[in-house]
Amino acid sequence: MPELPEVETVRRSLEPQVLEQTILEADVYYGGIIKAPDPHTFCDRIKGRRVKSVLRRGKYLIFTLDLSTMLVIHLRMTGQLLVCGREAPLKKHTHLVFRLSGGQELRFIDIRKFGLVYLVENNDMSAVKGLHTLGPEPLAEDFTWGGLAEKLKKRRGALKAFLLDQSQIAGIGNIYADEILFQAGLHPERKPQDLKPQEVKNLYAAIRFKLQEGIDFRGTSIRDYIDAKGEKGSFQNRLQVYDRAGRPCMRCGQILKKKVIAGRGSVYCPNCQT
DNA sequence: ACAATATCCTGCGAGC
DNA sequence: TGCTCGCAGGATATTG
Repeated sequence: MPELPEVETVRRSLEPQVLEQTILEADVYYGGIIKAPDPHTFCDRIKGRRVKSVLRRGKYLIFTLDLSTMLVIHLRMTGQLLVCGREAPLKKHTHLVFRLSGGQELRFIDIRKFGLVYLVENNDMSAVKGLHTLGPEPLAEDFTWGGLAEKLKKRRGALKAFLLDQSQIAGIGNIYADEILFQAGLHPERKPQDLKPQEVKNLYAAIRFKLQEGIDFRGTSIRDYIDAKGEKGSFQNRLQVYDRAGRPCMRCGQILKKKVIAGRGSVYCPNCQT
């Protein structure tokens, strides 16, 4: 499940391989993942564009191209971006292939077809659903403890749902939400409004620490996730609660519980998280 | 106004 | 062995 650390790892492994390369041709095998414009127009307009940078915003990857165009890709659940040689056999579920001037190919693979691809003109990001309503980047300097406290004060419902809401904070998904809550010692069903200042501080620190740790270990390869070189991350070896329901808590030994919260499987320690 | 649920999709493991 | 079933979850659409 690519979340902020996985998407950032893809970005870092991708950028040096595609920078200043020209997209010679795009081959579409499954047009359904291209959201705008229609696949035919998409291929027509991306042809000849040169990659100027690869950026990340939340879980979105943004390829800035020349002539004020941008390629925006969201990996959703099972999306993969791979740079490989032209001779490499096409993996199953390859939906889109960009032939690059350097002789390599950039391929988009997505088992479940949830991924999203947009070609944007005039740098008009408002054409991409969800991108312009994203909350702050949690690892950027403008994401502050005070700002988080303000948002929490206005929020009802479960704390876990707040963490998963991309318009509140960009980039957190189910795995890191559970890990952050464990790190902060907070129960996923706590009411955001009720958090004491010290608990907000702990949550803020846990968000920054766990996402940075995820990047440092190159992401969580628990099912399908690999980076643009096909390499797995190792954060799955450091998970403390996610995918560990029924096993003992690493801190206190009590059995970890699993419950559906905010529509997502949520694992937590009933003793350490209050 | 907000929260819970259904939806898209495929692979995998459990159970029979 | 081979079938069905439930589950995994990002984000939007729909229902409550």
